[in-house]
Amino acid sequence: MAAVTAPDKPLPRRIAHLDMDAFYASVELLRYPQLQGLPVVIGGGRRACDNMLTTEGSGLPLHEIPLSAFPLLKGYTGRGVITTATYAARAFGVGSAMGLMKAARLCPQAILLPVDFDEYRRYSRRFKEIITDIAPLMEDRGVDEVYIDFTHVSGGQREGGRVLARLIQKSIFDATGLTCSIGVAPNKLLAKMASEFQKPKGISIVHEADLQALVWPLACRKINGIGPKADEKLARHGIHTIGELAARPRDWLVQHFGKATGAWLHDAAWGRDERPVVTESEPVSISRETTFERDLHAVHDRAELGAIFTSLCERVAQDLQRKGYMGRTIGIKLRYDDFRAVTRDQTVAEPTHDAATIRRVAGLCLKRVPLQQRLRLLGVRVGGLSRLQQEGRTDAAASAVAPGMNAELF
DNA sequence: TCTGGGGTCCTTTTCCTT
DNA sequence: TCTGAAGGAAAAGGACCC
Repeated sequence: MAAVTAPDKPLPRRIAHLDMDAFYASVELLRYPQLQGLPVVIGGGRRACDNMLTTEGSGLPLHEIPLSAFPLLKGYTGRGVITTATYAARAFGVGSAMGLMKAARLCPQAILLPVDFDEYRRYSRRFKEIITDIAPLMEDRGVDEVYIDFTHVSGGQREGGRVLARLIQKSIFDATGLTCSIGVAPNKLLAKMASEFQKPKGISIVHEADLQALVWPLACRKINGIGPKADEKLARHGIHTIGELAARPRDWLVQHFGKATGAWLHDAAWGRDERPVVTESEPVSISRETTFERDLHAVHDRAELGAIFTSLCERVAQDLQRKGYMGRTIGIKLRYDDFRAVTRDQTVAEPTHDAATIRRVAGLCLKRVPLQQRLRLLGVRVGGLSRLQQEGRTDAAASAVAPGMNAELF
């Protein structure tokens, strides 16, 4: 047997974070190049889709649809929010998470496109295949982001990872026409920050020695995991930059933020992160939720709510069956008209993916919640998942709720 | 004038058992 | 039977991310 030559020194970890540039908007502009440079807003619910159907029903190839056929934001009524907006639209002050009605006032001439997750997922699969062909250790972080372990990939150490990053960027662009930004660093935490340094089409290389110069001046918010709440709390203690965070003793952070969070904050500020790049993972829960067109009342709108509730249960059951899972913990989520949210869940003895069972247990959860106030959202969730042995029914009939169940609670 | 949907993870509370 | 401590699991809520 040939001797395995152990390297004198283990290779330094080189972890890349890749982030597609304005992913949804870029995909839409590939389909509709005539929208290049115009304010375009992507988002909204069914209403936006209805508008688009008239556009696509014209029979023209997508790139020949005249601008006049696209629905405008002007006069929009309804609850949707913006998922993303092109730079031309952002210039008017509209951006992600803003209500569409507010956006319509700020930029009525913007074109409104519906979100087309199926199309984004297709592009997502394509760019990820290109990456794994080059560097197989890839961690999926959603539709437009991944981590890649460069450490043992050919070219992964050259120029700190820049050579391989350039190859991946070019391969993705050649195959899809999409651009991305990549950060390469000793770990995921720093790689994620680095990928934001130069956007779009950027490559940023960070080494351990760069921590003080490149990372410490940044706002705490730039650490992935510090959101608005944690940021506000840090600010109350006079901590605004990562450097200021690093200056606090570990014990002090533990004392004020708890054992786990305090220790994590300290490690993050010092650029320490040992998390591996995880190539496979199992889902923890599967859920469906919907915000109603108008707020609904449990008594007044009983039939409508019952139908929505049943439909959510059936969709969760279908998702479970399609993906090959069963779950033991069944839960509901609802949001009142004042935006307060409550959840209830219940664990049953046997895992299930049966719509009627989910409907029954979710119904029990619902009985434990006050229903005097109007509701704006209802959701159904199944957790405690286990993989399904390949013998269960997966046909649609197995996931239907018996008629008549709707009226039971609402 | 509000504020989507689908997730994960963490903390705190509650409940049950020993 | 009551009381209390301790530990674990389940439940609830919330922060965060894409």
